Amino acid sequence: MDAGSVDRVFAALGDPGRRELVREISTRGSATATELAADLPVTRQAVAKQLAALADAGLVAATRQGRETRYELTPAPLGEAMAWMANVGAAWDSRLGALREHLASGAGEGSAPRT
Amino acid sequence: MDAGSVDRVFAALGDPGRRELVREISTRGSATATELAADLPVTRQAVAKQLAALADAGLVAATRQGRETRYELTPAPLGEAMAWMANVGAAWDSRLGALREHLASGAGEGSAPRT
DNA sequence: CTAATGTGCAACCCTTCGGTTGCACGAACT
DNA sequence: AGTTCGTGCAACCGAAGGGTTGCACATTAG
Repeated sequence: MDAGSVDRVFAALGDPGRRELVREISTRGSATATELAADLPVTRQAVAKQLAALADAGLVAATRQGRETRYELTPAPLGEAMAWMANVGAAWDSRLGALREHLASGAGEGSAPRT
Repeated sequence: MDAGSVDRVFAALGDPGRRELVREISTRGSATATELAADLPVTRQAVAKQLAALADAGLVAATRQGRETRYELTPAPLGEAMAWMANVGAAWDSRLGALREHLASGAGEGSAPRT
């Protein structure tokens, strides 16, 4: 429910590359920086940086297993971002308003709308 | 839903200033660049630029009335962005999965005209 | 017509940020 | 032990982008 959190989520998702990473991790279940970089036209360090940004936004969680660190998705902050959008759009679109209700009833996580 | 559209929406919402503008327009109903700039520590031209970015993302619509141009919210693209997030989160959170269903059943396309 | 208000456009700084290279450290495998 | 694989960190570079100033164009009031 903290505004800064929503802020970081949107900032993180604002970059197409990071959204691509989120998407990829979503389909793989989990992945390491080198794994992800293998299928991308960028360096491992670049991916690592983006993963750090995503982790800072709370969208992914890093877990060190032996000599590799696996990243998994932690989609809870997405709920907050969705709540923000639903809240803003509620005044204009009644269907989004209904969605906001849906989120408020526990879908998002610590779903307290408003920014 | 077109991927490029979602791209622009996230990019537009990625900036805190633009999100602030969206929020302000949401509460006011409609506003002009000078009106918005009056309550912000930035120039009118800066606001106008951000509004142009938001308009490009399809989040606001400009309407010239006499010598002033009023901006209103067109929250339709928000639905697409939410659908993207729900899609990604579906694999990890069944509740977000249910939300995805909800969006698929028609909440995504808005009543807003689009340019 | 003249003045004032509201915009739009263009050029220009300066910070931010994504990406790179290079190197050092920890962990597994032989 | 030594080697190899996977990370992390720091410095650097170039493009992108938000903000500014300045000016020209439209529209309304006197």
